[in-house]
Amino acid sequence: METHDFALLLQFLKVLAHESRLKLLGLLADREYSVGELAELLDLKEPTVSHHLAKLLELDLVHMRIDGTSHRYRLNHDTLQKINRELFTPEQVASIADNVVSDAWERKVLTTYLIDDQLSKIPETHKKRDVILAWLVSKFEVGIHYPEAQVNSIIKRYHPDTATLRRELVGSKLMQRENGIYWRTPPA
Amino acid sequence: METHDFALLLQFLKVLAHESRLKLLGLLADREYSVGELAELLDLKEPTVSHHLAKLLELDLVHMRIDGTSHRYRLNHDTLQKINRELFTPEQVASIADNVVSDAWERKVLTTYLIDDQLSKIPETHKKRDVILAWLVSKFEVGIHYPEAQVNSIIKRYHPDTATLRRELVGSKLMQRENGIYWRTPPA
DNA sequence: CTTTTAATTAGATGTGCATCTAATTAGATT
DNA sequence: AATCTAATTAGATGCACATCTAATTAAAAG
Repeated sequence: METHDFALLLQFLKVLAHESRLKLLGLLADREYSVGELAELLDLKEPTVSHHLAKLLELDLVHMRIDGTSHRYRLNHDTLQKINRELFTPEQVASIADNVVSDAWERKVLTTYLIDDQLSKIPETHKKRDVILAWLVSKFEVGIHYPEAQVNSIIKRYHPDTATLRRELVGSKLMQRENGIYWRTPPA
Repeated sequence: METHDFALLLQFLKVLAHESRLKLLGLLADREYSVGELAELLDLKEPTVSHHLAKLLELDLVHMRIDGTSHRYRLNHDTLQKINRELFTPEQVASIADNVVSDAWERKVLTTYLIDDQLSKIPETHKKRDVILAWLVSKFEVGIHYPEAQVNSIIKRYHPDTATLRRELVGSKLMQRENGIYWRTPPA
């Protein structure tokens, strides 16, 4: 698990913060079980257990092995140990705060410069301009090729200076251009 | 946090497995905040933040200090550290499995001896009998005083041998008796 | 190749809980 | 006392998701 990855941390917590899944974790820590055996032990139907196991599998918390018509699951101890080591370390916790504060700051920039979904003025500072550009690029779809005229027309909905904003979108690498055709850089 | 306390572990996970509360935790780790400040940073209304803070407070994850009309919250680092140390230790995880397995065993005993909500026969072994008695005592309310005749009449709904079962309920300390009046021992 | 066993996927249902607005409490200020 | 500020509590709404039944897939065994 990466530090600074709030979403992943949250996903781990959500997956584990459930009675049935926590019980599954406990059982599978000890030994291998089939879906049917687990359903029996947890007093649940097989589809329900399958559903939970899929979530655990997604995070690599368990491992599955096919044996005939039976699927046998066991805990991935390494992953659990890793979580346990990296969960709620001071760095993790501090990085959460950083994210929240910077999100709030970006929100404030947006409400300052956007009046009624109109860009009132292009910010001077690089940092604020980046926030506005990130907002602007969201008006374009990923995977679509836009001719320059259409780029201008979309930008014009929000601000008259299409030339500057179009150039900035490319300069900030949020969009790319080739032969007068523009497309959005896919988000990492 | 006690080992073997599945419910408490689950409660911690549930409280932390939520975007807003995890963000609160991150912020409060750094310094003190008022409810209004937090609402601003999280882009939530104050009642919502209050609601989340109450849950964190309940688990002693945060501390609150009144300052005029303002309530100032901060993280309780000790509690978080304790969680981090005790969460998902091999012992914790193993104890979950034990609980699940013994729950399943008790369920099996119940379905074996109960046919159509009728006790088919009183188990011989102590362990099984305890399971049945725990089930039977649940037919009585905590805090109510039952005369012997009523105890018998309730037991008779499930099995004819009221004398034995009534004696066993008292012997197992699940119920208490004084002057021919019976009452249920409150659950720990 | 048909049937049986075991699991997963699809789709429907219901419940828990996050969030909001409105009303209330409590302390501070005039 | 009356007003103002900050927070909590009450009550309503809506969404996320756990669970179920039914249908489907896949492998094993007859």
